[in-house]
Amino acid sequence: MALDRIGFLLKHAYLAYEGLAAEKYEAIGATARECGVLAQIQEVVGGSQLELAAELGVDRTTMAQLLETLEQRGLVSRVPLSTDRRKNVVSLTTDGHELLARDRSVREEMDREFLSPIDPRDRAAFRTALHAIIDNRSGSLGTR
Amino acid sequence: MALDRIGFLLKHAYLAYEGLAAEKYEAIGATARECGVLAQIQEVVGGSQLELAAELGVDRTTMAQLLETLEQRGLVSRVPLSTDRRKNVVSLTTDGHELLARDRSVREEMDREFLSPIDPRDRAAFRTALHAIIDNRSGSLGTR
DNA sequence: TATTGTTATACTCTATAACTATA
DNA sequence: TATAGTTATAGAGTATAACAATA
Repeated sequence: MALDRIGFLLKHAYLAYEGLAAEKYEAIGATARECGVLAQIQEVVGGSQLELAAELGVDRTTMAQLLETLEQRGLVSRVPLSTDRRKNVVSLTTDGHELLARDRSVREEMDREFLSPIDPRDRAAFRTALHAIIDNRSGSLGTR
Repeated sequence: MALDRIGFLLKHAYLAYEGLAAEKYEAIGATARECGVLAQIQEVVGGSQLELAAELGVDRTTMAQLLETLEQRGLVSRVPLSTDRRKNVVSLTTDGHELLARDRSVREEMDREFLSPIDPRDRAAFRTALHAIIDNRSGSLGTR
């Protein structure tokens, strides 16, 4: 059966995630992806755009676009680094931190609902498997 | 950690799959996705384009485009159904069947390599989990 | 009128290339 | 010269809308 193919399953599982996330995140005025970016900014305080891009596995031009909209909405700030003014120090604003707090509860609800069809005993292994696949082929991350 | 988010994991696992598939499938002159379409055509002999689209979870216009290139390459045939000439009966040509045979070995190798970082005891559960997620939110399939 | 398929178009996501400024 | 960031552009992939043929 074509539908049993791993690629098909992964793609549609991801589409299922996106669909649910679009619903759940509508209430907080940001996408799950944007919240992921904010979370990474919080994680790596004082990181440059290029560092962020590498960590999130996107191109630096994509990063610039993402940050542009986040900055316009007052969620992040970009300040040139004094010791190397080519670099921007990216950090969360107060609003950014607040959004991230709301994100946490949305995400908890999302995860609960999204993972609910998986046997509880298999949920941890499911995450582990995804991690293993990504690590095994880390070329897919850090596009450059 | 932002990278622990389910959406991020699913997305990058899928990107990892796509990257590996692009390499492995290069040799047979078709993409993994195209082979999936061929497999579904073989599965549902005599299906219309609309039926195929629903099964594969794509739009009928996307289906038309996919079939267009497959037909041009002599892998599938589209013949109006005699009893309802609005519908096309889609089926595999000899070349289509041959490609599908080559696909099988490529896919076996792919799956082995792609799933290798997962604990062997967890591999079946991994597939099951993906199925469960998709079934649970079947709105993500059959776009319409 | 409704359905199937096609075509034209547009949107999203993402990357490549060219540019600016800094180093 | 090399690096960080920006901007313009282009390519996938996919969908919506309008259309033709058929029912």
